[in-house]
Amino acid sequence: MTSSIKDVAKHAQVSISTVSHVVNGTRFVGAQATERVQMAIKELSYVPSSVARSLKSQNTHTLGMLVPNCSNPYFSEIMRSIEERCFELGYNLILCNTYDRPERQTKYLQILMEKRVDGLILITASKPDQWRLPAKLKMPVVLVDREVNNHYCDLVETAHEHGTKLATQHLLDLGHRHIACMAGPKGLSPSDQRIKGWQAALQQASLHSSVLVHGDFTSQGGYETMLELLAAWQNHQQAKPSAVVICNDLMAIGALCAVHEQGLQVPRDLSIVGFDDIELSRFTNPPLTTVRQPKQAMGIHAVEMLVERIKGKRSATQTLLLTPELCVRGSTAKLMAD
Amino acid sequence: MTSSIKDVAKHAQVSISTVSHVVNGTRFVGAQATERVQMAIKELSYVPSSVARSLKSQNTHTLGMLVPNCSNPYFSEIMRSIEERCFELGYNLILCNTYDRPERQTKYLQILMEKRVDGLILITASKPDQWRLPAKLKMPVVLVDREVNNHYCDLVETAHEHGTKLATQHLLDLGHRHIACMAGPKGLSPSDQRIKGWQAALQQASLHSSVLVHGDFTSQGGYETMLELLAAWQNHQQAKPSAVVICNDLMAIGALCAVHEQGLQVPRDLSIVGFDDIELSRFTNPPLTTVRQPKQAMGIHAVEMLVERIKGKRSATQTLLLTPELCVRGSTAKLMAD
DNA sequence: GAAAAAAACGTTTGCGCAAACGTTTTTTTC
DNA sequence: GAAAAAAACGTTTGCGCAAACGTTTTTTTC
Repeated sequence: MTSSIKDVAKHAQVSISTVSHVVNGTRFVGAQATERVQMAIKELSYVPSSVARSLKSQNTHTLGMLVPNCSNPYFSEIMRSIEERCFELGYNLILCNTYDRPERQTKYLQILMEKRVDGLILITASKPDQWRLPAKLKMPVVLVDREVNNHYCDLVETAHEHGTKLATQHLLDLGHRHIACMAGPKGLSPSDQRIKGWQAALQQASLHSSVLVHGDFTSQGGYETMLELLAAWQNHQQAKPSAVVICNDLMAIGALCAVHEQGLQVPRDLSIVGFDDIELSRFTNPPLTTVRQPKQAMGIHAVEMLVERIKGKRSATQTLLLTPELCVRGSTAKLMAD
Repeated sequence: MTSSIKDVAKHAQVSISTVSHVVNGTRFVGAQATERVQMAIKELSYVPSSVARSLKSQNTHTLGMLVPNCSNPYFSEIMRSIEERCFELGYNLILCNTYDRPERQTKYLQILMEKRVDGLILITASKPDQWRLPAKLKMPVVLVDREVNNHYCDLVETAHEHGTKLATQHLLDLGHRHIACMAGPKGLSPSDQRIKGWQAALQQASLHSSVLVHGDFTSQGGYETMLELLAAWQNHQQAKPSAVVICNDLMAIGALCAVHEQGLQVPRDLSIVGFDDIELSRFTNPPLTTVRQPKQAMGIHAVEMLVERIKGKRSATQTLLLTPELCVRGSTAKLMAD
C-alpha cells in the first residue's frame, strides 16, 4: 500500500541510510545518489512515517488541548491562536472537549498519554475539587485561564479581579451607584475572582455590595438569570440597580436579549458590561461594553511556555498574569436622573 | 523515563507476550500471572504506547479535521458534533485551521499523511480552483458543506438552494416584494447555490431579481456591506428593498448592527433573514429569523461515513444532502404599508 | 499407561525509521 | 609511493508493541 523507506532504497539502488539522510538532510549525499533517491520518492509517492519516526525519536510533535467546549466563542478564539502558534512551531493539536465532565477528562488524559503527546494545554472550567491532575502525569502541562489545585504546572491567565474592577469603576464614573453582578458558577476560580473585583471597586467607592447572582456562563443562562432579576425588580422584591456587571459576554448577550424582550432598553434603562470581548460583542445591539481578555496573547504564551518545557529550557513553573482592558461601547451610559 | 512492556514483563516475571495479552485481553492468562502483571503495571505506572501500536497495526485511530477557521461559530458548532461522535467511536481529531490559504492546506495535508491519520474531514471554504486534492492522497476523505472539483470522496451538505428558497418564500408570504440578497464570496459553491434559491423563489413569484451583493461571510463584512447598501439606498441610487436574505448568520449579525447604527429598525424598516442558525442567533436584538442547518447531524454523519470507509465497509462514494428548516424569530415582519 | 489433546505460557519477527557504527574508495600528505 | 585522511556511502540496532509461531506441562482419552 504505502511505500516505506525500504522500497525507496531498493528503487533508487541505495541503502535505507542514504534515503534517510536525503530526506532529512542529515548527511552529505552525492549528487547522483540524491537524484536517484528523489526520483524514487516521487515515483513511489513516498511519504515518511511520523509514526515510526516518533517511536524512534520519542517525541510526537503533537500536543493535547483540553477545552470545556470548542463551540464556546471565548474558548474557540483562544484555540485559534493556540493552533496558529503551534503551526508555526511545528506542533499539531489534538482537540478534546471535556464538557467539564471529570470522567471524560480522565478518559482523554489516558488516551493522550498513550498517544505520547509532547505536552498538554488545559483550558478547563470545572470545579477544582472535581479534578486533580494525576500526579503520575509526567508530561509538561500549561493551564490556561484557571488554576488547578495541585498545580505543579505553568499557568497563563488574565487578571480577572482587575478586569471587573475596571468594569465597575467605569460604571461608577458614569454615575451609577446600584451596580449588580451576574457571576459564573459558584466555586469556579475565575468567577470568584471577578466577583472580588466588583466588590473591591464598590468598597473603594464606599458603596455596599449590591445584588449578586450566579449564572452558568452560557447565553441561555444569562437570558434566564436576567429574566429572574427583572421579575424580582418589577415585583419590588429588590431595589433595581441601574447597571449590571456580567462576568462573561455570552451571558451578557443573553441578558441583553432578556432586557429587550421585557420592553426595556439598554443602556437607557440598564447599563451592561460584559467580560471577554468575544468577536461578536462588537455587533450586538447595542454594541457591548466589555472587558477584553488578551485571548491571542494567552494562546501564544501558553504554547510558548509549553514548548519551553518540552525542550527542557526551563524547569521552574511559571505563572503569567495578563492585563485586561476595558472596551467602552454602547451598552453603558451615564445614569439618567429619574 | 516511561516504562515499556519489557519493564513490566521483567517486573512481573512473565514474557512480554503475556503482558500484551493481559493488557489487550487477547488470550487467556492464568490468575496469578494476570495478577502479577496488573501489579507491575500499577507499580511502574505503565501506559501502553499508541505510537508503537500504530506502527504495528498500521492505523492510528486519529482523523484530520481541516476547517477554515475554528473560531467561526458555524464551523465550531459542526466541529463540536464531529468531536463528540469521534470520541464515542474511539477516534481522535487533529485540528487544522486553513484560513482558506492553499499553501497552508497543502502543508497540513502533507503533515497529516506523515502522521498516518486514518481519514480526513474537510470543511473548507476556499475556491474550487484554488484547491484540488492531490490525487495521490490515498486516504478516506469526507467533504462537509461544500464540493471539491475532483471529488472522488464522500460529501455531506445542506440543501443550500432549498434553504434560501424557504427564507425568500417566508418574506414573500409576509408581503415583501423587494427582497435583496447578501451572498458570500463569488464562486464559492454554497454561496452560489444560496443565490440560486433566492432567485428561484423570486422567479416563482413572478418577481424580478432585486439587488445582489457579495460579502465575505464575516460579521465585519456584513456590517460594511450593509452600510454600503444603506448609503446607496439613501442616495436613491437604488430602490430600497424591504427585506434582505443574508447568506450566513455572522453577516446577518453584522448587518443588524449596521442597520441600527443608521437609526433604522429591524424588522420595522427592514426584515432580515440569516442562514446557519448559530447559537447566538437566538439572542440577537431582535432575535434572528434564519435558516437552520442541521449542524449536529452533519457532524455525526460525516464521522460515520468516514469510519465506514476506513473500515472498508463501503466502497462507492456517497453524497448526503440534509434538509434545512426555517426558524422564524423577530427579525422579519409583515411589510408595512408606507 | 501411552498417545493425543488441552492449557498456559514463551520466543521471535517485523512494523518504518534515525543514527551509531562500519566499510570501501579516493585523495592528500610527506 | 606508502600511510593517513577524507569522501561517500552501507549494515545494523533498537524504539515498543501485536501476534504468529513454538514449547512445556498437565489433563484427557481409550
